[in-house]
Amino acid sequence: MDTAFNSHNLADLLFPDTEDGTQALEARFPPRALPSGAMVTRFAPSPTGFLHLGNLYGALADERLAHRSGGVFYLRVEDTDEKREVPGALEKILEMCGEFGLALDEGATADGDAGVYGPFRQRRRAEIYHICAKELVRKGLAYPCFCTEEALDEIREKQASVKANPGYYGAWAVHRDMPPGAAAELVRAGKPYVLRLRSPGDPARRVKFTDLVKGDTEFPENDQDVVLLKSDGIPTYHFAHVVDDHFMRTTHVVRGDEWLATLPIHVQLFSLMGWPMPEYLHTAPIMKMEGASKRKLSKRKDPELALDFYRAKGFCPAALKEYILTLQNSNFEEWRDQNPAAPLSDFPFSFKKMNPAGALFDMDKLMDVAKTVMSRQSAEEVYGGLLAWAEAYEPEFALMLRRDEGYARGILSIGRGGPKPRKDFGTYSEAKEYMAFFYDGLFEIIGAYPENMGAELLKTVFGRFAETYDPRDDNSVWFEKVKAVAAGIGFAVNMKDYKKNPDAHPGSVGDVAMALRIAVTGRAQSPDLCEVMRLLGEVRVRERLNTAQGVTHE
RNA sequence: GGCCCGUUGGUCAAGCGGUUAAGACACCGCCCUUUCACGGCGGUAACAGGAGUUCGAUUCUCCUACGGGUCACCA
Repeated sequence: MDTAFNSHNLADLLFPDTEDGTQALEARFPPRALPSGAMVTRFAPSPTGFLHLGNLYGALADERLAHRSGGVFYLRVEDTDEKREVPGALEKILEMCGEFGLALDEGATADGDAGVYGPFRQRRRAEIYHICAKELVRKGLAYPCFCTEEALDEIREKQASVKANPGYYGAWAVHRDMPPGAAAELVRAGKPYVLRLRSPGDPARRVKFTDLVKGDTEFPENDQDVVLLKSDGIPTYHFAHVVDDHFMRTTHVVRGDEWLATLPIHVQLFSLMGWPMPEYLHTAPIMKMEGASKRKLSKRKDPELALDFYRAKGFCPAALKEYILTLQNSNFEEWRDQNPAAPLSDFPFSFKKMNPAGALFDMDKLMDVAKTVMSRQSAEEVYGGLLAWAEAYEPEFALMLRRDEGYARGILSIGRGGPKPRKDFGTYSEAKEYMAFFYDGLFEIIGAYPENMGAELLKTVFGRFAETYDPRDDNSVWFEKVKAVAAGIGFAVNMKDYKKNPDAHPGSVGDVAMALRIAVTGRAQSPDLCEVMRLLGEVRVRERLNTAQGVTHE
């Protein structure tokens, strides 16, 4: 064995074609020329094809932080785990950014990269990681570890039996103290290895740290010899994170707080590389109630974690965005209340208002937000969104919409535009339900006629109304006619009088209106009946009144 | 189990040593109304527990309980 063989030699053996030193990288990726206070953030999803609320949550914060500060928001694809990669995932990620208006300044694109701080796909950055890894090996801060999976299992078992902390560290790290010459022999023999950090940390020492969301915190130093490069030469998250966010010059890292536990590793890595650390925002997960306890929304168990779930239901992106904003910045609702028409980008988003504790996902609240958002949109806007949704999920309904676009827009215009717009639906699927009775193919009676009106009486009411009905009537003339029908069957014409003394009459004009509503719309809830009839048109109204005369009750 | 984070009404949450402890969603009632919504008004409902510090703790400290996260050649 060559005892003169040192860490420099080992570095050369491990990375024969890799340049020495990181100076060239520093020059290639210089600090960004940005005004002070500008934040550089990134959206860094794994291309697994599954975009979820957590992704959106983080990306939204990233984008707001960057753009409100005049900084840069970029996309980095964390594709270091080849096994989990799903084809087409990047396209879905890009699609999501577009859908939610998350404007990317640079990063991975469908066919390459935009921006000089790339490549933005981690697997294409192998050379960069290797330069940094080689540097660590030269300094004796990293070493090859030849342990097999079984060997690692054995160590873990042993540790469990003596109640030691699990992991690869200190005396447990069998290859940590192997002389470079011995390691070189194994490498030359073709033995597979991973590159591990030779951690100088001591858990007895503590590291202080300030997280922008969690606040001040303190934890033991890392002493784990974590894997830096996997046996295929691709980095683990920890190493890639540190290298990438340094050379991409990220200033603020937004990520889920499941990463908090590994922060000591990152702190150590930055320090060993001699790099300044970015600021961190560890965000709390979105929770769900299960039985009596909360738990993090899970990919496997909870369909409502997936963004596709909301798309299928027909939530418009703006609604989801506003709901997440209410979770992220508690003053958002108040702001929205005072600025109902302002664009979302005007909201003074701040990480200072982010809650360190996990929020329970509240579908009721989302629905309320969605209704409000939709009620404030123009009929044109709703139509566009609805049609796009229907094309994807309800093709037959899309056909109906297309057959007479003016009709569809007219339906969506009812009760819209005023100071108090109706809030009948929050999603496109609800919109479909809401609009269904306007289309003969979807019309059905699902509401109940007033109980105080028998079949004969209903028949009379429909008959009499049909006699005087004129589609050209304006609202007040129309209502006078309804009143006349009510009076003719001895029902109270004035609601106030009726309420004061309900026993004086068998029913009221309200009952008559309800009967007409059921006959014409099939349901107990609908917008203004006169307007509905006008839109439906004389033929349909008469047809439905006729039908109702035959089959009223039951 | 170790380490870390968290705990104000059913839910999201203001609060940052002295408040009648905001507001929103949900729920209930009333009003408006041709119905249903919308809207308006009102109501039920909370500082996890215990010690300390203090003239005074929701707010500061410690302990306990509970909840969550994490301990991979996954991110």
